[in-house]
Amino acid sequence: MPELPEVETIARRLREVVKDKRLKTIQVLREKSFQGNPDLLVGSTIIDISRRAKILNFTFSNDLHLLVHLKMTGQLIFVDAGTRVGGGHPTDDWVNSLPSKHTRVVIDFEEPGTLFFNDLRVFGWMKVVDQAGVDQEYGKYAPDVNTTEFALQDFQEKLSKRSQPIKVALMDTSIVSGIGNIYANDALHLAKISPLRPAKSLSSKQVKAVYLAARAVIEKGIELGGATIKTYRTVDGLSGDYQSVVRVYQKESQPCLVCSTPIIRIKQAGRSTFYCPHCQK
DNA sequence: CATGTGCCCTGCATGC
DNA sequence: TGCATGCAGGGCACAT
Repeated sequence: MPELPEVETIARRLREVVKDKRLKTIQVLREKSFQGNPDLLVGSTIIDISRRAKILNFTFSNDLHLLVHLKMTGQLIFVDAGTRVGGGHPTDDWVNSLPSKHTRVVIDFEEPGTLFFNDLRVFGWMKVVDQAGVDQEYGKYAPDVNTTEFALQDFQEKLSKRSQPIKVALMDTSIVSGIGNIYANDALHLAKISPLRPAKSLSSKQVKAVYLAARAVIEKGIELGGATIKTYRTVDGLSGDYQSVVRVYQKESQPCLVCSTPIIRIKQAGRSTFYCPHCQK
């Protein structure tokens, strides 16, 4: 579910509440959700929380790392005396008592508080790795869209070799990381480029427009604490506000914000694509 | 190497 | 009500 802005938001929120806490117990309720030996973290203290692509990285005082990928339906919720902080896929588990039937891993700290990893579809994972493991995991991904390492020239070069639709290329983590379905759709609308265009068919000016638009929508997402799509309630400490400014994602038949033409929905690479047939060429 | 498809899982909304 | 289908913010293995 979460894309870069959502994961970044979770990293920032959790940093405030679990940094310097010492792990007391860790329960793995679903084997598939956890790789490695969880007991290696017991007694160790979280000294930092960071993010790369859509992966969260809890750094422990014993130089081990707990990496977390939330995939489509993962959530991380820290609970302490009634207050909840975190985020991820919005479900009733945001407000229901935890653990729930979707809770896969429970982490208790010596200090007050518990961190729940919930994941309805069980696509997500946690894994314990050393620094080499972190490097290996990060090495699978092209630069993050919101960094200087994501260079326009490299982007252009990669796109020039791709005949696949630009929308699909934008979501390819070997080209750029952090852009999922919400922001890929919105970036192309902002750039006024049709998602159907073969990547290699874009002019250099159009590539630049897509590049800048991708960075812009991701930045906006981070600024607003990510998107909480399809939720009927706002939960402090868990939801975000990008959905209030979303351009086309899940807006089939609704008027384009620019020209009022109804937004069209198609399917590309098995995922829904939304775009304005008038504005995006 | 680039591209397309299926698949990992569970739950919800929709339609018959 | 039951049942089938399609869809869900990700990414991998695999075939071609």
